[in-house]
Amino acid sequence: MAGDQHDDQDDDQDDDQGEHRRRRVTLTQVAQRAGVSVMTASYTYSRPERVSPEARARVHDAAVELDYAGPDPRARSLRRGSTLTLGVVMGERLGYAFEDPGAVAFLAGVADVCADRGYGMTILPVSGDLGDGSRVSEAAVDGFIVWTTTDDDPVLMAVAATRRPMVVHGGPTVTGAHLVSIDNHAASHAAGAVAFAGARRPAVVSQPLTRDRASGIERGVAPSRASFPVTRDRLAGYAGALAEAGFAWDDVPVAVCARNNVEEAQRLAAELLGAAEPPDAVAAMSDQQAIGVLRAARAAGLEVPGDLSLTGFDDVPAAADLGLTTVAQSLRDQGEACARAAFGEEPADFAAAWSVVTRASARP
Amino acid sequence: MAGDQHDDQDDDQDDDQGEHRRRRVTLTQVAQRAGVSVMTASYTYSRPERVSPEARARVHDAAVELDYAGPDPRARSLRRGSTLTLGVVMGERLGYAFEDPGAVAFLAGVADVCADRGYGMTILPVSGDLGDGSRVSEAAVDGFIVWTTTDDDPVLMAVAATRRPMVVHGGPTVTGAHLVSIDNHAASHAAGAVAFAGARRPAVVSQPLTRDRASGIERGVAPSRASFPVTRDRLAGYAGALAEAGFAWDDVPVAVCARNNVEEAQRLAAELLGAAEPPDAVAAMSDQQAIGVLRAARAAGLEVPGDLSLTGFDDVPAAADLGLTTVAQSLRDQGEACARAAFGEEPADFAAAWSVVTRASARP
DNA sequence: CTGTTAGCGCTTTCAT
DNA sequence: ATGAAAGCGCTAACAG
Repeated sequence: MAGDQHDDQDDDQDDDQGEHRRRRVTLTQVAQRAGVSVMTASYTYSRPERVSPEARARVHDAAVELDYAGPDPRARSLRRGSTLTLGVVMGERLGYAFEDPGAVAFLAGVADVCADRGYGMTILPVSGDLGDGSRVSEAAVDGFIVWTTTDDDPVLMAVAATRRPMVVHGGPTVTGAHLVSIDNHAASHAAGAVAFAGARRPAVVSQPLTRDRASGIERGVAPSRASFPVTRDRLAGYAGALAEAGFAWDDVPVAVCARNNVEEAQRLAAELLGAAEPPDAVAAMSDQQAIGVLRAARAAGLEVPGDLSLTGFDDVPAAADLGLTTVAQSLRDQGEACARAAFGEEPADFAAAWSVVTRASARP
Repeated sequence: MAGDQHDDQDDDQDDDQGEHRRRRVTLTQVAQRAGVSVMTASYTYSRPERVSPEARARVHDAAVELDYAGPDPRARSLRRGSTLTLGVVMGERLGYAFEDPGAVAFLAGVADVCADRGYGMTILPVSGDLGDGSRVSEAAVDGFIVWTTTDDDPVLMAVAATRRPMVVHGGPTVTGAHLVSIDNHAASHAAGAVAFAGARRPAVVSQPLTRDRASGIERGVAPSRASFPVTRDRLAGYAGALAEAGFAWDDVPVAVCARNNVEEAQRLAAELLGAAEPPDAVAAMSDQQAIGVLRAARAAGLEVPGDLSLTGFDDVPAAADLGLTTVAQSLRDQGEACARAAFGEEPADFAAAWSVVTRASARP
């Protein structure tokens, strides 16, 4: 059995001592060098127990001698039909996404479920330009999780077109995709009821309305103008609470922020509070924004809640430190649920998974 | 030209109206249906301009009719030899990683560079058990970035064995891999000099020493015991500063935390401060830990810096809010640098890219 | 336990 | 502008 080298039928492998021309070493070459079949070499990596110790050793030796880098994951995933990776589409400059503690908590939830199953998690860049679609469909992932976006986001179509499992967080609803979200309308209605109790001049600090992320202070912002379903629902919730408190929505100033961060909310809140008739109650769509309002209030020498009643949204860790009355929801649990759903489990219903946490920032 | 159905040579495609047996639609089928060659169909997706408008339209129509999901990214990446994805190995339960603002800033830097180049970023799960290695080598990524780990982490070997571009952040140094890190020894020496100025009973709050993440308070922790190079260097830096200030390192209590978070540092700091001879100066290895110490001090009714001089590390945003004297470094820039290095650029030298930011938490 | 065969789905030649 | 052939590197499915 030793020395069966009848003839060199495959002459295209003439790089015997060609150390200068480094090409990718393949399993075939390793097998050849080890004097075993390709399958034995393959099994040595994928199911070592199916290979005799001797053969295994020879394959390993050959691999070391040839400096073989191990089975190519691309070829493997093509053959096996799975990439062991889940994709998360963050429809925002990623730098911003990572500055949002809510988004980070969500990612942590996704990541943990992925890790438990030996899956990786690919964060997919979506810059807003054309080409996002193709970048998404070219992503080698087994399923997609889409972070809150607008009704008209073309990326949704691109993801849906891949026919792979798809889970949307927050919204919009996409046929064929799971949705994981609390009932934002109900939650913000409840928060608004707290924020605006006893108010004389209410105001709202809002997340962006549309994908262009226009910002500014305006009155009478019809909720339907928002193409982010989450924003739309929250605006509608606040509007409902205000109506119940006897206010005309069209008179209420809404500060629309381009990004969900402290700085911009602070800037717009300062503008709001510097106006002729400054608000005495503000409902903010996130804790980040509420923190910005808090800073603006402090800078303006206003007492919270004495001069200004304030609520946030999400209940991030900082909210407790700052005594922020807010809507508690677990973005982390929702991240986990999204990942599970992407893996084929039926997701739990998060509609009612929220509560108003009363602390010190809203007037009792 | 209509109706060229000579003969059914390929009988394995007998699912003409088989709506019940859904299989993956391939480009070949689309081409067949469109009445063009596979290549025309392929070009329609990859280089549309090379295909006549008519052919393009026919292919698109066929794709819609067949509900074709687009070219399979796995096959594509096998053929093209690139996955358009970078892998980031976080050697910690991912949930923890995302709770660390420093790690998050780092990821944001990586993510932004990836996004600029149309690359995705895959977070690779490393749970600490065996099988991490294979999970890493199975990852379909074009290069790896490894977040601070220990000298003996087997994942390093696994990554190096892939022969793909590899960049390590923090440490350890791996031959063939780039290293992006500040000079932790120098930085912590400088921070220690500030923290321990005029101290009578100094102490250190440390990140974990080894991969087992044992925690507890101990004296005379030899820096060489730490297999995390970053921890080792920082311990050595503090030890150096203490020696200069006339202290015997072996007398100095070191609170070693299992994780880099506020809670554990707070717990150990409370223990430290509750001892018979509580420290009056603490150097912490991260701002998260310093915040924990700050809380413990407050709970113990101690003034900072009056009763307790304190320094942190990293200069996260919260550090400024809390008036923490700390070592400033841009983890975000370092993340960007790691990504660039993974893409083949020669990385900038970050050795001196730090500075001590003097605020109110350390005695002047 | 080992080997042979036959592709996974696509795209790079190089013709036509 | 289009097409035919030849694999990318690997592994299921079966023989031996």
